[in-house]
Amino acid sequence: MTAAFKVDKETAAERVYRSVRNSISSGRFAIGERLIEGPLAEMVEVSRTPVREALRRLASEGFVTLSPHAGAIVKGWSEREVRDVFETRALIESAAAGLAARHAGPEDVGRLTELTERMEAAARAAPLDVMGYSEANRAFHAEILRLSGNRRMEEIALMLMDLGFLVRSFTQFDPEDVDRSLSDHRQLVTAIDIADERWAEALMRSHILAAARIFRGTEHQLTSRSAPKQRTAKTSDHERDPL
Amino acid sequence: MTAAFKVDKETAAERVYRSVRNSISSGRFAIGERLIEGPLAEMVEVSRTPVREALRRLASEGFVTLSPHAGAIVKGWSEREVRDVFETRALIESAAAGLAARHAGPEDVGRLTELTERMEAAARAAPLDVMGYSEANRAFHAEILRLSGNRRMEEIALMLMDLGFLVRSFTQFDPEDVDRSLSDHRQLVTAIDIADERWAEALMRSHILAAARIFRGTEHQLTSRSAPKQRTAKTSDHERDPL
DNA sequence: AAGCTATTGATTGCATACAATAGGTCAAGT
DNA sequence: ACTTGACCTATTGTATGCAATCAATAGCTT
Repeated sequence: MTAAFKVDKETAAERVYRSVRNSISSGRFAIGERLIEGPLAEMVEVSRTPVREALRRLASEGFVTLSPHAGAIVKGWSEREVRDVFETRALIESAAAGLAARHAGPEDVGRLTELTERMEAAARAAPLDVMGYSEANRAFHAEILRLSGNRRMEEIALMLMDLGFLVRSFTQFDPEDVDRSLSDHRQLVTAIDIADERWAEALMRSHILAAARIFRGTEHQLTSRSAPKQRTAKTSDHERDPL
Repeated sequence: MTAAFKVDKETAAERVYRSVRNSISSGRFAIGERLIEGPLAEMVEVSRTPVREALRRLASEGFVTLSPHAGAIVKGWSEREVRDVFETRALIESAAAGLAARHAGPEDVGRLTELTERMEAAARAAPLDVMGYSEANRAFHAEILRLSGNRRMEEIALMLMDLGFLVRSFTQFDPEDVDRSLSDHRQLVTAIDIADERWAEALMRSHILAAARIFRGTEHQLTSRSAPKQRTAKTSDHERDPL
């Protein structure tokens, strides 16, 4: 009824997934907002079934929380959760950078260089081309993860990068933040090129923790009002400290 | 019709999920086997809908692979994938052990000690009490992850531990493997007790990599016959080397 | 005989109808 | 006024039927 021609090829659930995911990332769905299957379904003009499927997937990837008979609400991020994500990224991606330095060949270094150039181009734009910068940045990190040769690490780190609140962090970048970020990436390429594993590791760790610091500075009204998942935690809710 | 009394409380999809998951872990569903919604549904006596939901979830957790119109097959593990998992565990759990050493209090050390005792008890059984040992071992690692204070790391590492092929590794333990494993755990408790972060880290890393070595020795007819996911990988499929 | 095409069967994807549950509202009693 | 309890509605969970898709196979053409 809706689509006269069927060049679709992609399943309806997939479309709904991407649609809702975008609406969440772009903030069109607010943080504590409840996502009700019925309205969503007619909004995208499919039945509730694929919508349910999409919501389950979004829940498994951490975009919504989903409780048995209550439905889905857009997940917020406490300061602590954000910190956990950045520290986990720092751990995995620094290891990956070290492995990449061990494995990378000239053509790999070429690809990385090209990506840094794309980032520099996006940075030269009058107001920072946030999307362009963000995408090139993601591609750069993804390439290093790929070069690590450990697909499991790659998959996990990509998931952490795609959580959505990261994109917004770039909107908060000062010019000097951009400079530092670009410098980090250039140095990383060098470290990988000369196969200095320890340097690559340390650079990646400090690069990510610096980003965490910037992000942390910005007030993120990300904190959801829904009670954060209860935890047995008899142990002290100890104060956190960096890796 | 099936259940006269409804003390259920848990959704049907959940039951199906657990049921299928167990059948996979216990090997009752063979490695390349196709899981067809219809038969599964009448096997568990529910409709296809919750079965679909369970299969999607199992796919997201890596127990089955799921292609658009083809359905689900229980996933096999190549030698490489197993290696990737163990190395990722080594990375995350060693970091967690270091953090645990920093954070743990006396009561935490008490809990860990208790768990090592449970493992020793299971090890004393005439033929190793595999389930008991395995569960205590999991609880021990889970406790250390919890003590790390990073819930994201905790969640990821738990997921990697629960992939199912790990349980079988214990069935291959020699007496001396058990001894070494027990010794590792005892030393870890000590390292955490005296807050020696570097020692705890190193112990955990070697502990997990040793387990990987044992597992690797056993022929795992885990390799699925279905073609492993294609990968663009222009880069050399470089030989792997440990972290 | 080899290769291509059409058809059929099995299975997944989607839609819709129905059942069960949770949360809120209103009324009655204390 | 405040609590309590039964209903009532909105929403999720499940069942079932139909459409779309893929794979295998048989038949036709060359």
